[in-house]
Amino acid sequence: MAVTIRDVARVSGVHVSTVSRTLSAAHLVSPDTRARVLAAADALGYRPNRAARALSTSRTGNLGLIVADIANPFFPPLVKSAQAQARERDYHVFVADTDERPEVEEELVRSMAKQVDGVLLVAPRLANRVIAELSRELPLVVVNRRLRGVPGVLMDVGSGARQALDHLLGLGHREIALATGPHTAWTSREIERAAEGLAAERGVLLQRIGPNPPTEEGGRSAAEEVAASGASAVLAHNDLMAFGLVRQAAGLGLSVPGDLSVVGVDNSHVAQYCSPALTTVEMPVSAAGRGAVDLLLQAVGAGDPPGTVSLETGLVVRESTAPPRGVGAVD
Amino acid sequence: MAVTIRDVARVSGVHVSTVSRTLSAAHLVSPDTRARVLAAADALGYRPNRAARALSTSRTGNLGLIVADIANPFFPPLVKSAQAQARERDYHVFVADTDERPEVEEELVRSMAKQVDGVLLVAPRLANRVIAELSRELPLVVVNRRLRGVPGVLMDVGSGARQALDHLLGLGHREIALATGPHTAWTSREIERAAEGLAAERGVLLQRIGPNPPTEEGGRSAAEEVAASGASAVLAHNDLMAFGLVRQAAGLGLSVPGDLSVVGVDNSHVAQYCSPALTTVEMPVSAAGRGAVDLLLQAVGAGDPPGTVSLETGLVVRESTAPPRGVGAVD
DNA sequence: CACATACCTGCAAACGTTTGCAAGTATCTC
DNA sequence: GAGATACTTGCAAACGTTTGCAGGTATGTG
Repeated sequence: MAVTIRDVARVSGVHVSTVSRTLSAAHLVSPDTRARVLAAADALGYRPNRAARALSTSRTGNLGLIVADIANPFFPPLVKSAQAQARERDYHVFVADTDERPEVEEELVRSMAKQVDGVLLVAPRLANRVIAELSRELPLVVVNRRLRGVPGVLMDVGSGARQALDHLLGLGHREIALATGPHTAWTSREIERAAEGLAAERGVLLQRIGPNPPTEEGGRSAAEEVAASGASAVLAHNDLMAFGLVRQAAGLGLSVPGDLSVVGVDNSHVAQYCSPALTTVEMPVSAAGRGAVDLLLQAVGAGDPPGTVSLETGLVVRESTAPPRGVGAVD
Repeated sequence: MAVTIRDVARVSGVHVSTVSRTLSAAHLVSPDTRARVLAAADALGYRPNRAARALSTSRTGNLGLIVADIANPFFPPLVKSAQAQARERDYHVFVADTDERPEVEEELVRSMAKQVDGVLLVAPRLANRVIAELSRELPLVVVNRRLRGVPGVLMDVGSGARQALDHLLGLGHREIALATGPHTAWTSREIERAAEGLAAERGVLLQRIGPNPPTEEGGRSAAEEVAASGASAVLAHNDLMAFGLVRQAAGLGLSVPGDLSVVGVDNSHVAQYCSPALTTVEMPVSAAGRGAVDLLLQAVGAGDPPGTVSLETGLVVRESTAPPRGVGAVD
């Protein structure tokens, strides 16, 4: 029923192999046959069957993109840019959501393996060992995860976290809490590492809260502990948790930023609209999506694993941070 | 290199066709050979090649999901639920973003056609004629578009819009603007139709503003016109535009809801966090995603086009609406 | 015991491409 | 004008599955 290469061959009076070459190695066919073939293909509305092509070339023209939670506002811009970049290179993208479950993540990679040329793991929750194992079976690129032997794009959230902490210290805060996300997330560990490093330098002790799920709900849970800790400021694992924190803090009678300063991470679209507008670490999400696709295609093409790309982050100061009660700004 | 059905056959000492049957028509093979085959498959870590399977069955096990703008917060929950539902049925999902460009939309469907069993068009911007044409080539399901002959899931935004307008009228507003989105979007026309219908009933004239792109930027543009129109309330095409409106209104010296009441549509995640929290029409987005996948798979399987499913919407009143200046609430 | 029936398995073609190989023709060089 | 060279094309195998057909063995029936 569908029009195949055979139909085009029949109509243009050449062998199928000539049609094939016209379409994928044009320089191997004479100008006039090429013209005839293209005319026929056009007239018939021929589109190559990518599955069939995949079978003989073992190149599918597809990529997999696996994220923990599409509904988390951190991901959509990344999905968007990755998908756009892929399409520009004539690739299609499978998108899958793991619901934050590592075992689903692994199963997804495995089930996609035969159907894609490579997979992008964004903020994977999988154990290093498993990722390394998978990357032996097909080209893999990780985003926000550092793993030797596996190319990756990192958003240097550590430097952003340090800026955030520096900002809070500058405002005069001394009792600062760190609301951590899943310990399987590289960003979470990275934020802890960077923040605690800087805190140590400055002779301040950070209260570590959590881990909690990287969701609004997780932020609410964290709020109780933060309140109990008596901290005057908190650095949340991401914007979603920060929103939950702000919300629940209000429920506990704490105003933000009056009683509690809150800093998020992601600078998701939402951060600028919420009330109070959220001070947050900006992540170069779109660039990461594009870069990851480029890296992946490079790995697919060349076979030699390119290295790790690191992207800058920065702090966006808005309204959710202020000096603690009874203290004027210090810097 | 990859393990194929042939390897499994060799190891288990049967013909490939027996392996194939074991995996896709288990009742046709004796229990003990089945056991042997499964053991071998398991030992080798065999995974069927879906592309090859597609070639002989002409069933790919893939679906396409095409949206106008993944970064628009309306879409992610839909993508998430659709993808989850598909995965439960052992389908993989291609996700593509059209950047609001109809011609990209068409091209995407065509380029996916051979690789999927059906496509979900979410809030398509394409002309009816083109959609109808495409649906003759492969199973199609539309979300938020009414089109005879093409199964679809509709979120009855009209009733939500009427509730919203009723709410505004109840507050005492008489000068109400309608900030419309792309006229190619069904929801946009539906909102206009419903709101203008109700307005006529109540003897009020709506100021139609736009169309503007359904983005924050579009909302900003609309704000100028709304301010010039002297309206005391505005119903925006979606939440994103509503945010832009609120923002730009502030820039023009209008406070929300004091000088201007704003209602959005979508009840996206953001609406509850922004300031002021947005009064908005709630869309059953997750249910729509699941329902659309079910409909599509039904169409793929049975071949008989199922009908149209309509889902309820409702109004969520928050803080962005209030009586107009100098008027107490009427109801 | 002969025959029909049910069950299980192998054979081989088909799905729509790509691609190495060989054969044919035209062009070039001396 | 002969041989070498460069182009262009067709042939057929291969990619990994599925599936209609036929053959074979066991089981059941009278």
